[in-house]
Amino acid sequence: MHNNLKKIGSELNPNVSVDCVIFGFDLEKLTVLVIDRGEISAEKGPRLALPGNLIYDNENLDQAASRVLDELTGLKDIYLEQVGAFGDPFRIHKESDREWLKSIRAQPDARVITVAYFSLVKIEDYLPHASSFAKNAGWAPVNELSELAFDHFEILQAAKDKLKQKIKIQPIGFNLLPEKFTLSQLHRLYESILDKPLDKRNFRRKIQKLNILSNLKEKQRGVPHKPSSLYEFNEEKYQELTQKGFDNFGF
Amino acid sequence: MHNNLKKIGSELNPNVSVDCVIFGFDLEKLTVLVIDRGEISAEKGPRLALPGNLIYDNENLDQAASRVLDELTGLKDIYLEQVGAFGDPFRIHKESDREWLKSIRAQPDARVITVAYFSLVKIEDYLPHASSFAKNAGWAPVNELSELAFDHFEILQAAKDKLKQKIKIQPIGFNLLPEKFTLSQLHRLYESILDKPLDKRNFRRKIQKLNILSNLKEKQRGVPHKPSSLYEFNEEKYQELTQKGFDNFGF
DNA sequence: GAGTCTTTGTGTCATTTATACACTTTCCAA
DNA sequence: TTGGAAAGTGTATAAATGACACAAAGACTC
Repeated sequence: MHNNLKKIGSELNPNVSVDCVIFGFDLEKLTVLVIDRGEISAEKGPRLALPGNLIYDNENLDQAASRVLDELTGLKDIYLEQVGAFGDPFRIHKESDREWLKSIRAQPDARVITVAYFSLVKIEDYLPHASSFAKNAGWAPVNELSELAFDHFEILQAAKDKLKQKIKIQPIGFNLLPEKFTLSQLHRLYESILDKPLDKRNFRRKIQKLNILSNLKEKQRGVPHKPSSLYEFNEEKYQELTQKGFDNFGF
Repeated sequence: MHNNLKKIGSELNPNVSVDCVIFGFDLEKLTVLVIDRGEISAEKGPRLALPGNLIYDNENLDQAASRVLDELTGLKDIYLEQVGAFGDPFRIHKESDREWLKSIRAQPDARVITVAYFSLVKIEDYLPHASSFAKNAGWAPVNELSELAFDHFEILQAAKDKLKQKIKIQPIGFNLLPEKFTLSQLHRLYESILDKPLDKRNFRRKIQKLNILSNLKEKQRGVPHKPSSLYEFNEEKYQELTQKGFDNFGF
């Protein structure tokens, strides 16, 4: 049947890349993993960029994004969702960006459409990994960034919007927290993502009603104030919920 | 500054295409504009496909989608929104699809990533246009399709989901209706998109409260039942609303 | 060990929103 | 004149939202 198929090599496709907006949460603020490109030679452009790379011809887009994420962080099976495609013809043609591309791409002038993804990782799980980029990667608070290389700032905005929208529909925030967490941490997480203050009591009421938290019989220790009890995310209840479908998780 | 830029030609980019899910509403059901590819030579695959084409190297993705839409329908300034990118390496390699590609593409075996868009048009505005495809284009009820060429059925699903989600947040449904419409038509439209029955009285109450409808002093004529009054979409109120932001349009 | 600091944890009331439900009106056509 | 068909309308109950303040627990220090 498929005798006419050309073999598909596993070469880099020079025209399509993926870029990853990897979100983390340091228990205070929403952060994103960025690459420091170091001093830029030409007139200085932004030093920071999102991790990303060209795709291989034998992988699909999700796989490419997983691969980039894995190469950078060593993490697998991470929550990952497509944000969309960005394809302005001049998106990679700022002078400062081209300098850098020349050092890492075979065809630095090719037109590249990029497909953006966002992923949610537990910051504690991230250990800088031995990829070419990883030594220069680090977490930056999302709201303190004001520029990024290429069109990456625009991509970041789109990813934030998508996350904001998505978290109103599904409790994916748990991917950003440690296994055991306090309600205050969860509360701060939601405030960071939605970028607005939420009433403490109303938040707690609403989240508890979802019934996806197990109250561990364990408390914080060593904190200079009343210790909080720790909670765990209850996978079973979550599965149950997503089966039935629910979309009223808004605040 | 940009002296190092290679000239960007306006040739077709063989690796990236756009596909359009063009929704219409025939006052009964949600429909989508599909191309009939005619008899397929090899073992018969689906005859129907979404309109789409390779992008040019000097246009961005939104422009490419507008162009495809314009070429097919002659319509400009149409509501258009990106659905996402689809890039499975084998997405265009079914035998029946390759036959057809050979007849329309210079490099029928190239790997092509496609970026999907959905658009909303007033069915009455659509007049088949003189493009190569247009003579074989027609409206098909969305829910009666069970297969499409390539991965187009998957794309259609994603577009429906996006529309469903979007219409809960913004009253974009007006793009699908004639200038003057009845509340029942609007009601049916929402039921079609959300794919579930909505209580008539509750629907009317909710939509009226939005305050974006002007009740024209005009009634339907010639219908064999109590004539409905006609409404018009009130652009000013809508602008006002979108300024303030609202996201509670769900049903 | 008393006092201070910091964060946790909790309840109620008023308002708004959601849901369920049935009958009369108007026009056309036979 | 009657029958058919869709338009148009109100209310009562339940659920969700939003606003708001103070006591309790542990750590630290003096």
